Amino acid sequence: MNITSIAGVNSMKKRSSQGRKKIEIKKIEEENNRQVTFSKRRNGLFKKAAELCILTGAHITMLVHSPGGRVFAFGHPTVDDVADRFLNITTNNASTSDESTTQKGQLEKEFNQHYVEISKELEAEKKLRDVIQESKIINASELPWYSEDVDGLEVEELQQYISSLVELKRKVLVRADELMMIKKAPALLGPNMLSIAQANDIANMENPTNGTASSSFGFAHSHNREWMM
Amino acid sequence: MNITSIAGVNSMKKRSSQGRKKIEIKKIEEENNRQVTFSKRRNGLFKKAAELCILTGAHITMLVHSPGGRVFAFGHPTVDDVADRFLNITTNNASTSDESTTQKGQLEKEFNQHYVEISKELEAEKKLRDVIQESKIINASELPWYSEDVDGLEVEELQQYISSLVELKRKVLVRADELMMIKKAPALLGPNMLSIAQANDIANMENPTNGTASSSFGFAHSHNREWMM
DNA sequence: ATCTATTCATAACT
DNA sequence: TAGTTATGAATAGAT
Repeated sequence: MNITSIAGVNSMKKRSSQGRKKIEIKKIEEENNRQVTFSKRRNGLFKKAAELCILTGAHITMLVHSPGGRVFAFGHPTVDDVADRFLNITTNNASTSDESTTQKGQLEKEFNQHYVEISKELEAEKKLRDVIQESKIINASELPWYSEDVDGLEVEELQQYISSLVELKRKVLVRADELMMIKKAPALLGPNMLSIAQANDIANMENPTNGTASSSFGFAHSHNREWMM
Repeated sequence: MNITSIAGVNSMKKRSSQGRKKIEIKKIEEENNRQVTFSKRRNGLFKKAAELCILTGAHITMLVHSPGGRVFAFGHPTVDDVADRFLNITTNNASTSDESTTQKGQLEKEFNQHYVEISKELEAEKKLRDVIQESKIINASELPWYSEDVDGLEVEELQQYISSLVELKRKVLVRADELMMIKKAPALLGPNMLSIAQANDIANMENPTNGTASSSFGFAHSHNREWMM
């Protein structure tokens, strides 16, 4: 069938893994493995959802909260559409029969739960955004490449200089963002908290006396690999 | 496992053309086939979702609206594993009760509207976040003295870079101060206003929380709250 | 992130 | 609607 079988005894690269193995469906205790599985299966799940929508014209809304606190959402075609459908269904089903009353209660209960889920989701998103905004700054020390001598600049030049500085800052922030994405820091805990404190330091920088910037902290690199979910 | 495999060459029912065939992921036009596919794949999707929850401890909420207008829900742990309730509930609720369509109906309506609102808000939040995180759109700045390529910097380097930026900022402010002294009052009006405003922007960098970080000139803060800039 | 051997899901039929 | 089976896909483990 494949080269290996033909080659029999071959000197090619080793026949690495034994391929997929059956696993029991129970919580994966091993941290890293759990993270990897989450990522892989989440992708698979979303793909399946998308296919179902395309193949049958179904509409799906899905929220996935990772154990790491991050949130992933899938929606087709849009949140609004699903919400509208939901609205019609729930408002058009008023009933009085005993069993249907029970069912209706059940419906409402579940709808409420869904609502709660979405609400939490919203909250999480807002917090996430806030943290992201506040974790733009990182920290202090000194470098040579800007040893540009500001002292001699005149007003106009200074303006130019400041404009440039503003631009540079943007670049730095963008890069910080990229790094944050890569490291996948959790929204509410971890290194970001330090960033906030530093932001304050920098904000106070305008006071020349505090100018002696002290690189007061070290980035917690060692923890980065934990934040993949 | 089954008779067929044991039989090997058998004269039983034809072993005919079977097995799964590859299909294109596009809407299935054939009505019946589409319905069958919907059912099968929905089950598969829910199963996958359940496994993901169990394996990784994730939480999932999912709503599936069939093309036929029925609703299926999956939830773990909140709405809980058994997901077909919506189908039965919604399809068995044909009613005509009056009172239930008045006050209670009104309540539901409002609740649903709220639901729609937060759903939209959620979507907006997500988009906002995306914009923030992916604001790499800023390529600008080409001035030579800082054309340093930030894009490739790693965390520690970035920290160094930012520290330098902070120091630079301080220098700029000091120089601006000097210029102010020299130029005197006129600086408060006219072209200088620009640089002062810019200086404030830099001084405030990422501190959106208050207005205490005024420039050393003591000028009122620019209303700038754009975190990115 | 990539790569395989396997297990799992499922399209076509009954 | 449910069951069967040959294939197409997804993915666990290792790199």
